[in-house]
Amino acid sequence: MKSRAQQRADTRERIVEAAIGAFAELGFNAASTREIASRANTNQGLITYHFRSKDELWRAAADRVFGRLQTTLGERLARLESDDPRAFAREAIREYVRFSAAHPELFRLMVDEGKTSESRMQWLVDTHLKPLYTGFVRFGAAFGPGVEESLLPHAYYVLAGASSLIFAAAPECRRLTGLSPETRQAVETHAEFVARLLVP
Amino acid sequence: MKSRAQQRADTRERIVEAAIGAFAELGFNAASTREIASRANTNQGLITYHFRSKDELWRAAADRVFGRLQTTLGERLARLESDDPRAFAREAIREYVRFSAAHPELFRLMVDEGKTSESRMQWLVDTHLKPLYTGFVRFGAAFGPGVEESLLPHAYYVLAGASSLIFAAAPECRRLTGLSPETRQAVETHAEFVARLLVP
DNA sequence: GTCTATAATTAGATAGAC
DNA sequence: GTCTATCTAATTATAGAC
Repeated sequence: MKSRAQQRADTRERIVEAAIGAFAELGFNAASTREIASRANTNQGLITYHFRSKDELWRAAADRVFGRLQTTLGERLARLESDDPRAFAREAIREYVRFSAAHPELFRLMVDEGKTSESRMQWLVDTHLKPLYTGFVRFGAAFGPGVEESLLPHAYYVLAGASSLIFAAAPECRRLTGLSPETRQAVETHAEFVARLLVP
Repeated sequence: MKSRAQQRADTRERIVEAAIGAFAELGFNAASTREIASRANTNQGLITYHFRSKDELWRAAADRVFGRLQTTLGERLARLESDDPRAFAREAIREYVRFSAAHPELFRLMVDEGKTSESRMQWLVDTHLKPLYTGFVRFGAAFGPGVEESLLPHAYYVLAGASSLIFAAAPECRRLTGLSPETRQAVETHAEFVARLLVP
């Protein structure tokens, strides 16, 4: 016997998960609330009941995705121990690539919104990307005089693009090159490739 | 006095250019044919007259964008002369970055469609990406034993992502880092950064 | 060739029964 | 809390006047 509170949480959970998948696959506009409801095994009315609007549902989905990044990656990096700062940096990059492979939604969300100047992009930057970028900058500073400060934006987007594009465009990659990038081996190869590139 | 043929070509030209901009900014679904017609200073009816459907207009826009890549980049690379293959490769990469900066539509088109398994993605791969990738592979082979064959897909997506993301997400980059990536100086900095990274 | 009017779908949001 | 029915607005594609 489920309590109302539990039922509420369950349904919200299912809807948010379905929304993450639909938004990532189809983009914000093409992902209809009816499609999301169908994936969540409910009906469209419940979406506006639990979330006031499609925009609010989108923000809940983004919160979830970036929350995962923070906990998963933060945890893994905290567990890392290395005396050699270069070895540490390489493994940190590998972990980021692994996360990108497991969660291509994050990159898709970013490019889907990053091209516009609309409110969703602004919200995404202010609430989730700014903290992420600050962490990246601190991370870069830990290497001492390794990277010049003015190069940090370039380094950030190079890292993000190089790490994630192959997974975000997985169907295209499969058809174009024959390689399935989400394979365990392909992920590790890509992680090693990017890590060695950025920290030779 | 314009002939009908000229008028026809003119209108088609305006519509295709408007479509490129709208598809790149808004994505395929969010870019309505009315919005495109408005940007082209015509009406929606003319779009279905000149192009049978929105899909066909999209293909015409993609043809135009990839045509530009082929002519512009092909021309610039043909003009390059260098005895040192590494110096040649570096400058080739710089030219690709410059093109990505001037034409962020190309990358946006690719990620917009590359995530799905739909017909537009398949058409894009088969008609435009395959030739591009083949050129990249030949290019890589010119370096002799530099890059292993199994790494080529990884190298391709690393190059594409590292070169283009910062320009494709320009509004986000501005808000996040304060840097306007389409500045002449920022473009050159990025080109040098990526070129040195991939060919140290 | 151009443009307006309109048909047929589909979207997000709301109302009310249960 | 859930689900169905419905409202309003926007979409693509079509028809027909000029």
